[in-house]
Amino acid sequence: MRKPASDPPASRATPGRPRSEPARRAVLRAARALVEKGGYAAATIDAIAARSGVAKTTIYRWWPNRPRLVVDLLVQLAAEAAPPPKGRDPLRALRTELRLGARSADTILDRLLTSLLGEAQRDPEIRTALLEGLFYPRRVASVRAIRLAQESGAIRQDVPPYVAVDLFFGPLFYRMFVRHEPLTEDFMMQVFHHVMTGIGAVPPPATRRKRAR
Amino acid sequence: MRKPASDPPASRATPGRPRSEPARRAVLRAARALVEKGGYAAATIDAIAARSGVAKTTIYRWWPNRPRLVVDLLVQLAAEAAPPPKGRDPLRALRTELRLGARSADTILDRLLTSLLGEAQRDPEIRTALLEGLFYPRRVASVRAIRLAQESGAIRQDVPPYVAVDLFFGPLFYRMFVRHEPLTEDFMMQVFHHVMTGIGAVPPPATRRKRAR
DNA sequence: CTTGATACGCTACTGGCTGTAGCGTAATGT
DNA sequence: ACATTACGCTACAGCCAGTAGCGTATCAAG
Repeated sequence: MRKPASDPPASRATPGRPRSEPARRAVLRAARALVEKGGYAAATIDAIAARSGVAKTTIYRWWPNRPRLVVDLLVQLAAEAAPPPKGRDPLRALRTELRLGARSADTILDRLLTSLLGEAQRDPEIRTALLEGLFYPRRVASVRAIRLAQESGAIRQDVPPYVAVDLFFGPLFYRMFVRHEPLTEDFMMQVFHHVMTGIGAVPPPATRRKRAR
Repeated sequence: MRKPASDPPASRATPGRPRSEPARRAVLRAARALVEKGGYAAATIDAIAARSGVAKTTIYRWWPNRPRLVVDLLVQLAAEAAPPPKGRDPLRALRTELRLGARSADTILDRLLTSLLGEAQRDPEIRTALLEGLFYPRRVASVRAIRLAQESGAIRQDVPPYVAVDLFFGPLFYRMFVRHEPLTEDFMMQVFHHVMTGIGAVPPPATRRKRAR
């Protein structure tokens, strides 16, 4: 284990045979295909090795264990499914992120995430990998959006940004993990509306939103 | 497998040796001790058998597989840690349930729940067992509380009760599962407050009827 | 072009776990 | 006594994670 698998063209002063970046990519590609078919349980190291043509031992040279590999895969999938929203309007960015989150419900993505959260109970390193690779970056962006909205007066100043973020995203992840009710875009729009009523600027005199049902 | 392990004093017209209820309890007791020490991963069937003195084969006569056993344990633990709140004031009941939820953060309880949600991705029966044994009953109670609050005018009528429940509990479970930020009672009280502002009766300064108390 | 260092692929293996088979024994009703 | 079912025990098959050991490949430096 040299680096946690992140920089393709980097260190050059290393002696010996260089590491095969194609092999690493082949592994992730194989893992992805397996996960799409049979979920986390199907992405066995043996199966990945067989499908990718990369030897098991080589896989373990890149990742310390199976869950860590899948975390990398998940981060990659998440970046594709819901890239960090752009735009100058922070509330609009939040809304679209919530919408995209709902759209990835019932996907390999949320199944995988839930499986990995389970693994994280066993191995703290999995948890920190998930937090640092997935949750923290997005939360930082969301907090920034909240702060902007507070400066513009759209959200009240007395709400801690991190609390606000959890108000928005809590219902999303709750339904994503437990799947007790369908996680639809419509639901997330209702959440957005009610949370905004709760923490938004003082009175809500017909906020140009159609009624929630 | 006769019954899913639920009714101690029932069927009497069964021939043959009766099932040993003490054995079943010993299994759950041993599983509990193991889980408290090493989490879900430590509650191996072999370990449970060794500790309880009950044979593996007997354990599998009571439960179809390991996760199902642990679900039963979890339901039992949850009933102890956070019994269904009593009281005539529905909002107060909701508040205390949120508070109790926060109190069981960083416990075997939430660790176990998260692990089982992970297993549920692999086996749909685990998921339904969790939903029916844990989530649905509590959600039904919460929805009833919401409805009462709506009838008394404390919560607006146009908010679907199931959405309201997820607004309250989403942030709780989000922090419980992901553990990205500490899940404190203070946090949950903030959540309660802001959600109530969002879906509660129109604020006092507004024109709506405001009854004297 | 040799040497040292490292990555890769292969085979084989250990260790742990789930869940089951087969058998003898215990407890109940008829 | 007899049928019926549960229990405990031992053993086992099957699956999987992760590792060891070895030969081969690929780089930099001398």
